[in-house]
Amino acid sequence: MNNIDIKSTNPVGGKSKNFIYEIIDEDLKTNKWGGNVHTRFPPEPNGYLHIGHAKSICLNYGIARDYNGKFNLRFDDTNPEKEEQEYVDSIIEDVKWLGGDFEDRILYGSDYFEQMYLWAVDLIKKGKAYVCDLNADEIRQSRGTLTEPGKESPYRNRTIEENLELFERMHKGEFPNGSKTLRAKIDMSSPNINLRDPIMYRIVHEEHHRQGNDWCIYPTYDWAHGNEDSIEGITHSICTLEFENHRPLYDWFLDQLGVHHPQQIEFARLNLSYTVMSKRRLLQLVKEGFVDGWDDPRMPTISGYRRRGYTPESIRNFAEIIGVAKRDALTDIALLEYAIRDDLNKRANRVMAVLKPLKVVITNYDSEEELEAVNNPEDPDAGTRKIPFSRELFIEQSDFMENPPKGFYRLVPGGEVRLRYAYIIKCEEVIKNDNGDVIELRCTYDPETKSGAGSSNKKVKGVIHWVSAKNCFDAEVRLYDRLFTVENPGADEDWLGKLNPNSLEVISNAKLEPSLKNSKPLDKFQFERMGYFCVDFKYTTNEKLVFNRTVTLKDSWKK
RNA sequence: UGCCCCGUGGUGUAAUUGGCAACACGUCUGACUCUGGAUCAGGAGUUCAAGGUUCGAGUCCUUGCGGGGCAGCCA
Repeated sequence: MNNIDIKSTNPVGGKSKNFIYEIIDEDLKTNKWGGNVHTRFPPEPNGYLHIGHAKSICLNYGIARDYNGKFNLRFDDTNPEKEEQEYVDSIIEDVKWLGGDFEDRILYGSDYFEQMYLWAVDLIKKGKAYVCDLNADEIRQSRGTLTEPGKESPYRNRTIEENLELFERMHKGEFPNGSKTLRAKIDMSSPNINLRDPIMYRIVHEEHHRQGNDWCIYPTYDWAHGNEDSIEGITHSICTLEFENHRPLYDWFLDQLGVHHPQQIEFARLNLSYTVMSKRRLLQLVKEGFVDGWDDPRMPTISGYRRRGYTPESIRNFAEIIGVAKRDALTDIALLEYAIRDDLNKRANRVMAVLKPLKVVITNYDSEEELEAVNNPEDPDAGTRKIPFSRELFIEQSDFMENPPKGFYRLVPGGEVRLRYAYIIKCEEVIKNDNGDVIELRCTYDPETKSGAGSSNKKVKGVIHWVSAKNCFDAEVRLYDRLFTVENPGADEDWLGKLNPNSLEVISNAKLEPSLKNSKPLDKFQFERMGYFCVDFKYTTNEKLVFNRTVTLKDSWKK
């Protein structure tokens, strides 16, 4: 795939590396893995990927890229009750879109079920695993607590032959769900609870999205995950902090088996302010209809950001900016917004669109003309375009104030502003309806102030955007605000109560300049002075364009 | 109150491994500007605490305090 960013983002040889790069540098120096670097991204297909996964993908793929290693996409599909093909498909699409290059290696943990079964038999033969008849409740009770050791299962000392036979019968489907498990025989009094004879296999008579009905016993994550990494020859198994306590268990399994033993390294998962980041909660938002699907532009999912107008570059850059460490953090959403503004500023063409229109009549203008506008001041190659100007215009309601506070330098009664790329106009008369609402402005223009003409020295502080009433067209524009009203909703037991009721505002009759007419889904623009917008691919039709506001422009005007 | 991990500006990370605490975002000020954008210049703001080792500690040691994780046949 592309490697355009290698130079700019490659920290190898640079001065600032995260602690994982330090470890890999050291491994390379000691030739621990024969010079190889092989990472992977191992999602469970039980939901859509979110921005936290993006951090992990960028980390893992970035390492493979920077060290000329390999990067696998592997589905950790060991639980048929929660996994679906839809999720597999979305994950592949999202990883590709982000730029994680797994080449042809789309792998599945479930493809290793046979090997894992053989290894389990191996452990039984070594006297390191046994079939246990305790039910879930009994196992929980005999596990002990954080401060008390557990009790050994009465089935712990079955003979190897008996265990082999029982495990084989589990495999054949002779026992009902939950009636038996295969457990590792480690230490019921270990201070690390993960080592208290953890379960390796459970009986689940359920169709697997990939393996069909071939299996009715499924490996637990603890048993499967390290094995999958080992089978694929992964050198550095990078995962999040909560698996730190499990590392001794993975080490134990791999050492008992005597197979390739990757090094696990844990880092802190991403938390973003004003949103939630657990698949369980995101699933609930989707299932209970609080949002419009996994790709709702308010969702912190990769598909949500894509639909909202984020670029893969901006998300990759965000991952660089936030770095990688081991301490829990709550990242300010402003860092993400900076990343997308920074990217779109350079690449999005400028256009004019009036979201909440206020009619303006230029009483001393009676003609029509086309004015030249710059498409992108940051990019000379973007060229220019013509925009129609006429007697009747729309401007933004918020660009006129009858009783302005000090510091307001847009249009006021008797005041002047420049119409972007056009003329300076003066507000002569304010027309109101019976309710006292301003419904129209009567203005005059100064023909000497035509943009680019240079025939007037008149200076005004304010410049506002506008569209020609007879040439513009209507479109729907969706404005998004943060999904939650509190900084860290995930920490709140009543997190659903913290949903922002105003996170979506739909404007059905925004007025857009005619050049926008032929926009295609996912096209990105800056609506001058309003923000960056992207054509929605879900609700846009041949008859109606729908725009999503990706992010506002920075606004330094206070109050 | 068992085990494990982590404490650096408001936020996220750095600190050549013991040598003047820096970068980005945010924030504030100014310049420029036909986007109150961008750009440019500048400012404010940081090592959880106490001991110890050392000429010298964000870094090493001890203790304390604070935060997080673990008692699914989830991952």
